[in-house]
Amino acid sequence: MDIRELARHLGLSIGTVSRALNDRKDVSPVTRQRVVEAAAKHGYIPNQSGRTLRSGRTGTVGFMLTLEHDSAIHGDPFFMALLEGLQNGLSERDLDLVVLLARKGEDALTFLRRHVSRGTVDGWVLSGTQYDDPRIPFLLDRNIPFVALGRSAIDRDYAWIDLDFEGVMADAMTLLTKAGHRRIGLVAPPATINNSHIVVERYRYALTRAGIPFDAALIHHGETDESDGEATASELMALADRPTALLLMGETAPVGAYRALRRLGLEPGRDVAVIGLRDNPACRALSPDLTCFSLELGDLGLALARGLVAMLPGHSPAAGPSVQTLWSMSLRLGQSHLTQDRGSAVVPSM
Amino acid sequence: MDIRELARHLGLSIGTVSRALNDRKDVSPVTRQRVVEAAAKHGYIPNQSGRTLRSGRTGTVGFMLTLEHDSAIHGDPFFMALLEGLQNGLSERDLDLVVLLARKGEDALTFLRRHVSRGTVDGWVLSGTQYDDPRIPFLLDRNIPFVALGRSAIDRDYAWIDLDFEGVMADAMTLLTKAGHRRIGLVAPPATINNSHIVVERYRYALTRAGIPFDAALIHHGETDESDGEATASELMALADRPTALLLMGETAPVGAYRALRRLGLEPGRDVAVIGLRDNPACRALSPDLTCFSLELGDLGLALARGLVAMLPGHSPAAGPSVQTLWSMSLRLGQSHLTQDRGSAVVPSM
DNA sequence: GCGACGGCCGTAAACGTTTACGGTTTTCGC
DNA sequence: GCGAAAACCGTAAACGTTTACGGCCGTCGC
Repeated sequence: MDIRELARHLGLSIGTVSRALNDRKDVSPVTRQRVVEAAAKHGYIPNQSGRTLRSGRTGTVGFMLTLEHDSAIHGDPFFMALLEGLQNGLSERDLDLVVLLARKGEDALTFLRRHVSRGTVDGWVLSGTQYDDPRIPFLLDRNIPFVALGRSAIDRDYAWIDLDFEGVMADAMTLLTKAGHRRIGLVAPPATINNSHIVVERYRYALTRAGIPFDAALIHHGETDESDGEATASELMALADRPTALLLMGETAPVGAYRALRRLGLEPGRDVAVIGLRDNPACRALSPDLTCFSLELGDLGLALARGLVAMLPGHSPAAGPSVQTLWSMSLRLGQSHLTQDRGSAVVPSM
Repeated sequence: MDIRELARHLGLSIGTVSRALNDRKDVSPVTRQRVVEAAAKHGYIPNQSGRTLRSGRTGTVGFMLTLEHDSAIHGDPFFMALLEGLQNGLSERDLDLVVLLARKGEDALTFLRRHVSRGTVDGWVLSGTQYDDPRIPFLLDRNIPFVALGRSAIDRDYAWIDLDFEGVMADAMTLLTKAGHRRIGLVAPPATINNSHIVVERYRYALTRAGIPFDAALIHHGETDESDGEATASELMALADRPTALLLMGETAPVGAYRALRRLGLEPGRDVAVIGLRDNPACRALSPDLTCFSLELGDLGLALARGLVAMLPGHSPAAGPSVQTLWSMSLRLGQSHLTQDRGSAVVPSM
């Protein structure tokens, strides 16, 4: 079903049909009505290639899925909720989300370059943001609309929404220090992940404020999956002056940590305090309940979509300042942050 | 960077440049070489819309993500591995994977219809296959290449790969019956999911073979998330003649089941045998280790991709029979399938 | 009643590619 | 050396849209 064929059926020119379907001026209401009805009746849907070729717009937004460098979002089982929120936000403006993966061994930048010059999408949602992420200047220089899920250390103006790990760390650290902990182990992803950087920085800051000396041996960077969480926890617990609390940034790291502790005859939430920085279903299975921080990924997706849509040409009134938001996460108290022998201040005033 | 511009740089016609880049005959090796080098040097990458508009091929394959009807795959944290495998398989033929989501409230069929007439992709990977899935006849009638992840009850010839729940159920049931269990609770998704259908059917078959009477009260259809797993397990345990073993099909259902059992003062793997039909990270967090069935999702993705690629025009030697594969899963023994008082045959010969 | 203007519509030129079709040159057998 | 065939390349017509432009009416102010 062509636009030509549809026009023929209507006794109109294809130009008029196109204008009618695209809600332009220069077409009478009655004609528009006729066209829309005929299109629906014949099941006409414009071919995207023709459309894109002429107008330069694809009507889609790309979500770049990087598999290698896991971030706080990727591999997350709640991931679907994020995508759903994104699609919902984009649907408001008749856009579609397409999730794209890099090819095997393909660099993130060449992946982006490829899709940009192919003209796959109108804008991008970046995730897995690195500490110094080359994708950001790349897109900025070509002024291609994008919003980053996660900040980078790049000192230029761009749109981002990031999880508020500053706030999370502040909460977590007061929770622990007020409970009397002075040796707090920290497990975080590689420092190339920007949030890992931030978490460590806030960790040190909180220690300073609490008057607790910093010990580099208590920090471990690495993969944050289950087995690594287990290994790391064992390692930290093997220290001469071992930590009384563990702060874990990975997805399934707490699962491994529980396992490691129990192997050493230590019970989480009694002998050692454990706090996860990010909620996730795997952790829901833990007993005692893991104290961690959670967020509404659906809403986050919606916010990302709206932030991006505002940058797309023809969609916004004017180019206001880019959205730059710290997305706050809420503390969900379980029992794992408790310890038996530290007495009174187990539930601090926050 | 145009193909026109590139041709001008080379002193060739655009036709020749196009042929050179598309590896056609009718172009001398030396010219081809020159063109390829010049393209690389200038960073020329063909515009996809122009290409698609003319040739009708997009070079992409769509993965349809249905959020509403959760299947055994969706919401799976290992999901990424599947996508990665798919992309890897497609990369072998220079294709790209695009993951598409239905819009809010959009029917699966209208979603498909929309993308098909827009010409978004060359072929489809369907998942979340329903017992009677309208997408399959839709695509068959328009002979659009696709491969379904999961069978449907539709009696036509098409390509599919499905998890071998027949095999899984056979293994699980012999494991339990040989250990002496005669009342086995079953938790499965709604019967509209094809695999749920199959599981129930095999459940009855296994009972018959073992000479155990069937009791409909032991089967529960519903959502298979954590809270539902918990509710269902409680319900089953409240039966007058309560089950001594639980078979759970959902993702996080075992997590809820553990919780429910413990609330009743029953310990999984001691008082009640628990088996999960499908591995998943949330279950890895369980203690005692959950006995369940696992698979390599990356390989599955690869197989799907290859099956689909063979159907794409110009890619295969000839249209052989469609791939129809039962993907076997391997039993991973934990301790949860054991029970204390049933004595000897805890590890059956299999 | 006349000019100007605005509402509506048709015309045709793009957008960037692929590919059927010829045309030129080279190769090759004799 | 000659004809035919093969190898190579240029030409131009698509593919399905959007959109600038211009033309035709009818309306309105005077």
